[in-house]
Amino acid sequence: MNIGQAAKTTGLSAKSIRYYESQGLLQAQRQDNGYRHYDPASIKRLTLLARARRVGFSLDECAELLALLNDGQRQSKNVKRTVHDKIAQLDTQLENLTRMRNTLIELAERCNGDEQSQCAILNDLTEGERPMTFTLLDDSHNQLEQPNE
Amino acid sequence: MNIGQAAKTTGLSAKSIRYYESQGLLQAQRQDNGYRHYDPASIKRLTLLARARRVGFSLDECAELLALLNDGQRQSKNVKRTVHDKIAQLDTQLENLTRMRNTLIELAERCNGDEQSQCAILNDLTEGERPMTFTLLDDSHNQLEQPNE
DNA sequence: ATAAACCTTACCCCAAGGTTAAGGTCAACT
DNA sequence: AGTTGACCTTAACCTTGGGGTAAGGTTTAT
Repeated sequence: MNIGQAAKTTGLSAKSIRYYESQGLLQAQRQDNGYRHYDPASIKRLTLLARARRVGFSLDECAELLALLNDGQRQSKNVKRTVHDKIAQLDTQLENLTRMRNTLIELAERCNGDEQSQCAILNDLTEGERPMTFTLLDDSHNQLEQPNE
Repeated sequence: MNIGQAAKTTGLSAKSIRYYESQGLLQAQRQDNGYRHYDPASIKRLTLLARARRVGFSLDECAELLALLNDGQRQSKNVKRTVHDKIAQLDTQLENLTRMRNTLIELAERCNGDEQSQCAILNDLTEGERPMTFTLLDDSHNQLEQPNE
């Protein structure tokens, strides 16, 4: 199977697959013409990558999952712990985003939202000592993948 | 006020302040020795940047807020709409993260988590057709700022 | 023969800065 | 003076996870 078909099969882009290889997450066999070849075991690894990425695992964490997948001596408790660690990270992110959201709600509530220039939001964001709940930036950076595309 | 003091006052790093300037969000006056100088109005703008960033606004969105701050003809409803747009974005992120979290919970529940190599998580992540709820990657990329540091 | 559809590597681009590096300035100390 | 330390300057590379494009080789079908 060539890279295009592997991409179609897994839902990854060809570019992503090459990137994963460059980062050492996979080795790809080559055909005589230099094209990459993917056998069923490779497709399995790519599928793991695709699905793990979708639920929030970083490439480093995906490498860990791949190592467990390839390890005949693995213990499923180690896999489960990895998943629980990721859930804890998501919980932290969710808390931070919720705090940010609450702060914005509070700001908006105090603003008249009319034709006047006087604005409680801008006042709160520029004035005095801690006019708003202390909040944290989220660690988000990937583009949101919209379901309908 | 030099950049170091401005950083301390606003909670930004000096590097961030220079970066914001390089991105056209501020202009800084220069002293005879080439050092940047920040007057109270500049500190106000930096404060807006610091606080808006903390609640999730991108630099582009911060530029919008700064433009409103500097606009004597502004209408507070426009500020309020900007905040509501950001709240809606946070809601989308929260939904995606929650979906991801739910998927991970489901995966973990089906795994024995023992000393055996057999693992429902790895099976679900590598096998067959859509073995798990369809989820989305979050758009997160910034490092989480831990409250205690 | 040639066009379409693959594949290859290599390069630059994004956010939002962090992290050195290499050097200029300033205030205080000896 | 000289020197130390704390501050400032710009420049340039690093991060994540690829997207986009260039310039070219291969394969398949017409």
